[in-house]
Amino acid sequence: MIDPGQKIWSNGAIARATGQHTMGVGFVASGKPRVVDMKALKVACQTCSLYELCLPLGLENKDLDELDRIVKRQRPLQRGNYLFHVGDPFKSVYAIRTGSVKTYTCNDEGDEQVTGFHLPGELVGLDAITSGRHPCAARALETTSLCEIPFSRLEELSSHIPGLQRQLLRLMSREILEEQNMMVWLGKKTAEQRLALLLLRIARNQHERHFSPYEFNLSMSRTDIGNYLGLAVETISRLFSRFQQDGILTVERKHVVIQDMDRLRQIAHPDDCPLDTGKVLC
Amino acid sequence: MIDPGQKIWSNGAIARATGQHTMGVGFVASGKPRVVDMKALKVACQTCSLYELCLPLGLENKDLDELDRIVKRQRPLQRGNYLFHVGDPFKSVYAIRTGSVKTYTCNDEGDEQVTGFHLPGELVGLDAITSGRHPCAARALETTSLCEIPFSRLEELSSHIPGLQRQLLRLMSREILEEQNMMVWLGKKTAEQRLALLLLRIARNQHERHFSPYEFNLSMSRTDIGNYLGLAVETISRLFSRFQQDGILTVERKHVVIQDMDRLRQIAHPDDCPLDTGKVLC
DNA sequence: ACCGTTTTTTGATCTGGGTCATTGCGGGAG
DNA sequence: CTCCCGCAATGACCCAGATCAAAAAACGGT
Repeated sequence: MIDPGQKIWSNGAIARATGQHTMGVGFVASGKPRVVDMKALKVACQTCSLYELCLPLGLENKDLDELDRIVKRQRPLQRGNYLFHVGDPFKSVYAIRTGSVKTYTCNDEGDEQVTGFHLPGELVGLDAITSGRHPCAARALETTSLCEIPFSRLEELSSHIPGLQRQLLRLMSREILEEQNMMVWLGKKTAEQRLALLLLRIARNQHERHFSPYEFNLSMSRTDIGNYLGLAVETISRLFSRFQQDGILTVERKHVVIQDMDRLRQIAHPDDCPLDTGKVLC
Repeated sequence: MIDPGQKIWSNGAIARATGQHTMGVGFVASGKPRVVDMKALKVACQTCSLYELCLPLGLENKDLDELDRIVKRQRPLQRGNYLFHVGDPFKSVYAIRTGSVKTYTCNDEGDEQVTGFHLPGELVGLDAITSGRHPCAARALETTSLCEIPFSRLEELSSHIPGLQRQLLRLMSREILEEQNMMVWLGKKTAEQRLALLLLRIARNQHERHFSPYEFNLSMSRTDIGNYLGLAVETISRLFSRFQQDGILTVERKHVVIQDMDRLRQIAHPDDCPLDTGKVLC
């Protein structure tokens, strides 16, 4: 049994937290005053805390400057706002700074098919390069700040900054790999395993960003989770109940505390080989 | 009902054909004498029939030459030969010229998990860029000829040939998209739909290479298919029987004739939106 | 042509998770 | 504070596809 975190949250605290900041952002962050937020908006790649997860990794200062100059940083998106719609012409990729995004397509009947949840440090829109149009829509699951990177300029830039090209390819490769893993999950993992895997992925992202991996808020609804994992909402709901009964999690609406990380890992990878080259798997 | 092809194959013909050439290579190809095969091995990108599917697409002659110079073309691999093993250091990507390849990982118990089938014109190994090691093994499903492209040189080259960089990114993007689709299939498609989709993908590849989309040989075993699609072998077998009964296919061991392409499509996409931007879906 | 091994097919049975229906709950509007 | 309304939880039942078992067909080697 692992220490779940610093404190137990009262219902009141949770209620406040779910309003604006989810996915752990509001929880472990230091208590900077509000005013700094505006400055943080102007943050440059050189000072961004996601440096090691994002495109700039490995770039020298001069190159970083150049990259920084093509990045557009608008005001944060609100929950439900779109980054782009299905069929929109492909102009930019987006790096997520804080918050989270879901991508999805929908069929004629209008029901959604969630194709991915995207967490801070990930790039969104890479699947649109081939056709020049976005094959899926992307919308913010919570208040989300982004860096928009015009793709034509990124392409241009990466042809004379070898490190940038390498990192771009690396991020795309990571996405391919992640999706391969996802395929494997969906193909032959049980409902239990799928949910465990998703929770571990979120925990890992928390960890990479120096937040507690044991405690976070889900920014997505059970419906979205079920949709993404190829399961019925009811199943997700039952699973959360079961995990809680078994002492693996404490779940209170959106707020999740992982009480027993080892057992969660065990559920997710009962016998898998650690093909875990790099830190792509959880 | 669509004309399934030029002729009905006798059992004898099939028996002969399954020996060497599968995936349609031997079927519709013109009757060149054996000797030419050796020359074909020396084929350059400029004359390759896969030009529009592969890296060279969009390059001018001069650039093509440069690319051509870094490509290594060895003798064809035999069925079961490895391109690389799990954990091998990442040196090259491989373009498939003829034949087919499966990629897979395996867990501690030693049972395989097929992560992909790769057909002519596709690149294999792109998932290894991030970690620098191959996260899965790749082996030939039949006699397969490849172009090996040393990745460091490809990276180098693509920084001063913009068209090459673009096409590399495009191919990686295509892979991301294909895998997203695969995820959707596995998440919420029935067994019927999954198999139909796989058959359509093969048919599309046949078509792109100017072979008949109605008739081909499966290079992979039912076990591999089941593994890939997240289904039991028995289910695959039953499905082939059912499709045959219903007059959708004629299946004779590895040899498949699609008798009713429309119905197959209908099974695969009962209500899907044509998010089919580009020709990524079937 | 024969024999052991592997792959495929088919049948019988079982079950994880889907579907349908109901109830509970929290948060926002008034 | 109360009334909705959409999300979440729980129960009852069912079915697609897994699993188990066994026969049949195809293959590789000698």
